[in-house]
Amino acid sequence: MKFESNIGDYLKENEIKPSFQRIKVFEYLVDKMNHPTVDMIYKELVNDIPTLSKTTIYNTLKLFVEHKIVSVVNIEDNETRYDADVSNHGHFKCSKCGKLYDFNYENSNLSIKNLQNFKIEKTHLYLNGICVNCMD
Amino acid sequence: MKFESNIGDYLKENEIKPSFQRIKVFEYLVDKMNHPTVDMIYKELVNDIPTLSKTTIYNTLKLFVEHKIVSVVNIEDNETRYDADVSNHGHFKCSKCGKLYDFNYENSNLSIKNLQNFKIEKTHLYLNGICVNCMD
DNA sequence: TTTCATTTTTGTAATCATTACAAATATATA
DNA sequence: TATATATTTGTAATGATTACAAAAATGAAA
Ligand SMILES: [Mn+2]
Ligand SMILES: [Mn+2]
Ligand SMILES: [Zn+2]
Ligand SMILES: [Zn+2]
Repeated sequence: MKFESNIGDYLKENEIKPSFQRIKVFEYLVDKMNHPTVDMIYKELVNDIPTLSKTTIYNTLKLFVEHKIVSVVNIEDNETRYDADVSNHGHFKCSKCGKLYDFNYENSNLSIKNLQNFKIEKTHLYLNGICVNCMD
Repeated sequence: MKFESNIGDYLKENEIKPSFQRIKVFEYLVDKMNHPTVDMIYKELVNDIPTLSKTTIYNTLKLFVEHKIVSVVNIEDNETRYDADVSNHGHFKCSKCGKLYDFNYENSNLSIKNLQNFKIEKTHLYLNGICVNCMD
């Protein structure tokens, strides 16, 4: 996570005007680190911003993804999730408790055979199974 | 791909009654190997089976997935794709031509640091970039 | 073969996430 | 202040998927 300073500045550094709503959405992502859906973000923020529209959440996340400060996490069908951590990392989903874990991996370890001369731009690694807390 | 014999037998081996529609759907997956969406399967098969319902495609694929003879490929948002190859393999999507490539990789190479004592049941690896045919 | 239960398929309606779009509001500039 | 531009909002439209009940097919008694 290359986010250190305050959120407004971080957005500006990435050529995004830091509106109140945008700051709130990014703040949510950074604070919670929970790979939320649009709905999760909306339900939480509408408490602070009663006039908030779900369209704004969609617009904002789209903008963040375009400016590469947020990445899309596509794990299960029909639930797009978002992540303020845009570094190369994978996700583990526990099939018992449903929790999503981040983990690091080395791209170089993947050693693909069939893809000689392909230019790999991005890797997405998603694992599922049982997390350590759900083991007997 | 552990599919050798005829499709009806293969379905029976997996405790699925081989109805005409089910055979056709599985046949499509095996013949095309194109990771199709529900709609692609429907549009093709409705030529053979004019009374075919899209619901049947959904039902059938759900059944196949439950019986583990078909796996779900979730790459882009809002397009669930299906694969009759349930062996461990990854997918590469070319961002120029859009084609989806299969490739093999070794699970043992993954050796994740942060996930000690986690039980990994399934891995999903998806890469994107430029395929060899689209390179200058 | 007829009867009856069970399974499968079909068609339609409902749901849910996402997008399109235009009006309203806020912000920036002259 | 006046005006242009950017952002937010609300509503309607779209599209994939699911729910559900009726129709059709299948399979096993009788
Ligand atoms: Mn993450
Ligand atoms: Mn495949
Ligand atoms: Zn768990
Ligand atoms: Zn290509």
